[in-house]
Amino acid sequence: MEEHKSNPSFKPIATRKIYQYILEQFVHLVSTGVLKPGDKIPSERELAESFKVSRPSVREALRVLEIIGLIDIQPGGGAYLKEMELGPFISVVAPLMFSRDRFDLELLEFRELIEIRAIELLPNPLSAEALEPMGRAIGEMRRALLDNDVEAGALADIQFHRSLLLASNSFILQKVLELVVSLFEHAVRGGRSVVLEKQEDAAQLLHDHERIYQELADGNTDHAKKLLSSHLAMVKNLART
Amino acid sequence: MEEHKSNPSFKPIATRKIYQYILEQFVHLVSTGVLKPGDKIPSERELAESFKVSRPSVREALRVLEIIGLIDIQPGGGAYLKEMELGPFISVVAPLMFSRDRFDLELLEFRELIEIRAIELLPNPLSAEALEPMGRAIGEMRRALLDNDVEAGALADIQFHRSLLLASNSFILQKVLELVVSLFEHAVRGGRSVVLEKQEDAAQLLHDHERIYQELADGNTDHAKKLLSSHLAMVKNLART
DNA sequence: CTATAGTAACTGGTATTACCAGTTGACAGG
DNA sequence: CCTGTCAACTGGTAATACCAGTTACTATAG
Repeated sequence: MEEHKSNPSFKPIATRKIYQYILEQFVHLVSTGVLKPGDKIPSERELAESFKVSRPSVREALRVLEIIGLIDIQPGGGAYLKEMELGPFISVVAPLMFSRDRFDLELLEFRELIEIRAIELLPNPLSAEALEPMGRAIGEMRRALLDNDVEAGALADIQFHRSLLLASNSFILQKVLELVVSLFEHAVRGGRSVVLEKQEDAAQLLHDHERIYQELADGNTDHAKKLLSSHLAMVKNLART
Repeated sequence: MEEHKSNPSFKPIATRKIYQYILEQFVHLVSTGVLKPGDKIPSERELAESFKVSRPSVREALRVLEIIGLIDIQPGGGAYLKEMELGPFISVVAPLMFSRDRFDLELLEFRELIEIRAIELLPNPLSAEALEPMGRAIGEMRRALLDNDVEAGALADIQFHRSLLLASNSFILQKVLELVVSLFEHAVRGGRSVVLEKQEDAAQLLHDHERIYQELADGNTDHAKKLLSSHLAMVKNLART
């Protein structure tokens, strides 16, 4: 282990790959607003010619942009920019996360921390546009309960919480919670239901959601916060069994 | 906009790309523990032959693994698995984040939320191994203060908080905070110092760290928590100006 | 024998070319 | 006007080649 003389005069030379340069230019164009969501990206062949590089290099850059969730690639169609979306990234990483012990419980605790903060930041009164998706999620959950469709119920549950956070004004909180919620969603779709299968538990969930919705609609943010807190605590207890 | 008839009987056919299959197999091998950090990954040519696909396809999968921070690729050497590391991902995404208004402030607020929770979860008493890196970060910060080295000071600050979170026992909190701290680090290295340049402010930071460290060493977690809270509030106020 | 330099066999990085499959739009024929 | 066909795109994949860097072995000079 004597190789690292670490002569302070000489720093290792960082070699950058060319896909990183392409990536850099793209990100710069997006962050400066030159490229906006919905814009169509030139074809791979055009890009290769513009950058004076080969098509594989362009493809590697696009691959990364795809995983980051910054572009949407349609085979035969083209590539389009979109609002950054953490879904694709999550779907790759999720299995690595859930292989850990007690990850489900930790995730719930973390979600509690974030979600309560999100509700504190909700504007008061809540706009009708913010309330609408929450109401829709509740309706969906009610239907799922009647049909005894466990997975649909769980997804509706997630949708409710997602619409809650979308109403908050913190960009970071939205992104982080989006990440957490995506993890839950991934777990549910993968069949590892972190959720409740018993009918009465699902009914309780629905009931909680309805009450939270009502309090928010009435402008009682404090009440809603307390309800959400106990709601998540209940879920946590159920999951622990 | 009438194209989406959304006939419930027919679901769109999802076509998966072959790099996703390769990715899936890799992630599965890692999450089941067959592949462990430090293991060497076969060469691209071997993999291509094993998977019966072309080398570009293998490369695209490896590219993604590299961005996720799951492997380390040495040109001319080979690829090695490592503990997942969010750094590469952050360095791509960071510019997109910091292009938003008031992101710095939001980041501080979010960090406050997370970090206080992390200190609540600290084991009590704190082990010497957990305290040691914190002490080292304080020493580094003291040196930077004397040398009037702003960037080194900021990085030492980050190092202190990073070592704090590493002592907590929550895997998620560690990962999320690691992500946040990486964002700060990226900002500092990029010259967009979210930090303080005035000598007396830096001295105050150092003083706060020393007190927090002392309280933690003495086992007074509650005191440390209060100190951290006011410490971060102070930083936030300074950043607001 | 040892240490050096040289060399051959790797590795990943990039480029080139080609073909396939899916999409799109124009255009001709009903 | 609708419809089916076809040509010109698009991205997905493959095969091949060459470059540059790493590594380890080897032969040579001391």
